Amino acid sequence: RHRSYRQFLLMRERRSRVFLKARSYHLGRWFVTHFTHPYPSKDQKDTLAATTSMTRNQVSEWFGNMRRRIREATRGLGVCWEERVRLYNTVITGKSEP
Amino acid sequence: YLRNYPTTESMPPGALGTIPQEWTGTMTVRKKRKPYSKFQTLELEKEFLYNAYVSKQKRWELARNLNLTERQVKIWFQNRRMKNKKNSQRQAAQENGGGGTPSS
DNA sequence: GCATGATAAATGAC
DNA sequence: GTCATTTATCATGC
Repeated sequence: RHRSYRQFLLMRERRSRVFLKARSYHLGRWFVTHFTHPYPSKDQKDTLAATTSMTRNQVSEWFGNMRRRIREATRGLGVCWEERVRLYNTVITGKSEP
Repeated sequence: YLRNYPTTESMPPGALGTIPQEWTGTMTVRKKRKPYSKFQTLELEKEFLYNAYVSKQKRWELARNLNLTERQVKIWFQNRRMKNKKNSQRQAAQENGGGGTPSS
């Protein structure tokens, strides 16, 4: 019963778009304030997990996915994370840089 | 069990929250979906028929020939595999559940 | 005009 | 890399 209730809550969380958006934004803010090394330590992951109601593993997944997706999109372009983040959407949308 | 969680109030209005540039305060928009041309779709389908999984080399060639990005080719194959799977499942369900001719 | 299906694109998890 | 699911938009028929 605990498991199903937990599942229920997780599903409800997952269905809440507002929650997901705010959650990503919160993690993203951490990302951009640690451009020199956007790899949260174990403790930092726990802190982020606590403030977003995520598990540490989810936080790890999120950062892993984001770093990989940003890196792949801007492969051969940006030399640092700040530049890559800046270029990300222009690369995706195919628009030229402003 | 529900704990504190960040709210959208801390975000710029209308922000998606998941687009990297938004984190720096820059306003961005999600990429609009552009249907591919007949030629593009046909070429992709041709390659898909040959192999449902495209190699790096082929992906690069397709992207170049069809004026798409490698990312777009990758995503197209992903979506195409899902479509394929859904169709097969539907067909199988139809054969099993229907048990033969459904009408007349 | 608007329901509806098809399908790029995005996302979380593995 | 993938898959499963979701989101958003386009195209079509009514």
